[in-house]
Amino acid sequence: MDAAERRREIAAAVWRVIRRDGVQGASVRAVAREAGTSMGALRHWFATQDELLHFAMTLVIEHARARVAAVVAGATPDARLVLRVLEETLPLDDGRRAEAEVWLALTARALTAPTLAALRDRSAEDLLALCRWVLTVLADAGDLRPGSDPSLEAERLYAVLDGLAVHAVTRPSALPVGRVRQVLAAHLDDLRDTR
Amino acid sequence: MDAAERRREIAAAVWRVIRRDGVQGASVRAVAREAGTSMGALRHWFATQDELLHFAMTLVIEHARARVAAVVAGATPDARLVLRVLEETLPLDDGRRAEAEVWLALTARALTAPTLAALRDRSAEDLLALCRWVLTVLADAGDLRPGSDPSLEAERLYAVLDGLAVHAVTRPSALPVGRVRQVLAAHLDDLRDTR
DNA sequence: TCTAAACTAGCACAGTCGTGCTACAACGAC
DNA sequence: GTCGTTGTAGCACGACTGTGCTAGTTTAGA
Repeated sequence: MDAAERRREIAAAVWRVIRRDGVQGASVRAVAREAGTSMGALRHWFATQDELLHFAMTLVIEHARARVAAVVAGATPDARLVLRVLEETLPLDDGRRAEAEVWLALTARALTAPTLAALRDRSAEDLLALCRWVLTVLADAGDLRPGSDPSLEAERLYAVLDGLAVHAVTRPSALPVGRVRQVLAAHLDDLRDTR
Repeated sequence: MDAAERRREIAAAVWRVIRRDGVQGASVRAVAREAGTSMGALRHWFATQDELLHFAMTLVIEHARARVAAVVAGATPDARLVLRVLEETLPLDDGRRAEAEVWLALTARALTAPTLAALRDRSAEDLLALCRWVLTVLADAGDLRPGSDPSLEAERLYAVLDGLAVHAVTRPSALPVGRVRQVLAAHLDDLRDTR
């Protein structure tokens, strides 16, 4: 049996439970039931509940990272690519919405769960680095508006991303997918001097 | 005894427990212990745990609303005021950080708690309205950059606010208070045509 | 002083919780 | 065949959960 695959299956069950009942509903028993297995079997793959949540969070991060890498791979870095890359981090379809919901739930949990916090910090660092990379791409293309502070702009772009993610996840009807893309595109236009 | 005041005291205990142990730690017993009272007494003021969390969230919203109102009251609406108003919604000191932590925890909880969700939606609507108001203030002062879509810009500003709030709360050392203010100020400068 | 209301205290019930633990089945290596 | 590893199953423990409930205490009004 493929151990990694088995763990991913169980993590998927964790996602489903979290989306349905929140983190507080993701008890060992509930996850085992959702995964169609027994408590004993589940604990063979994850010794503690913390491990379970930690891996579920890891998977969110991995998915996003893989999507970003797939878009970047072999493409020429320009303003159009940059938009597509950033869109991969936003909840623009069901799959990404699922991830974003789990991300929000576990991010909140991380406020009082040290091991989750460490994971969240690393992923935040990655996302901020992505934003910095975006700025350098625009700068290299001569597209960046003169006089702007790249470090500050990276922070602002990161805030826009996570702000949009939170709003799209919490109030999807008030902020439909198309609107999210508009806002992101507008922000990127703003970073360039295309006005 | 002042009933409203007593309820506020208990809600303050809820905040402390949530900050220390997360929402999942905010059991009726834990809150009663933190408030220095008994379960029975606590349940005299809040019949169910849901009511407890609901009121704790209400208080977060009320505090922010009151701060904003206090800044706006009697002042002339201009770009400088607008910055001060928006800063009231961000976790720039210990009090506001406490509120923002509770807000994040309960916002995540609201994903699977309908009564909290209703509350969160109303407060989100309020904040978005505040952002729209900011845009009209800038427009009225002739300060708004020509060609920008006020509705879209309100959405973007709202994203910046909540994105900054999330980052400031989750990673205070990576995003110190001064930096948060810089990013917000930069965004406001961007909305104007001061470049 | 007596009474009703407001308030406090905490037990009782019927659960669920995480995890330690043992028992058992499947299966490849020798 | 037999052994050891890998995976599954689920019981047992002690602790904690939200809320229904009764009983006691304090306070205010007449």
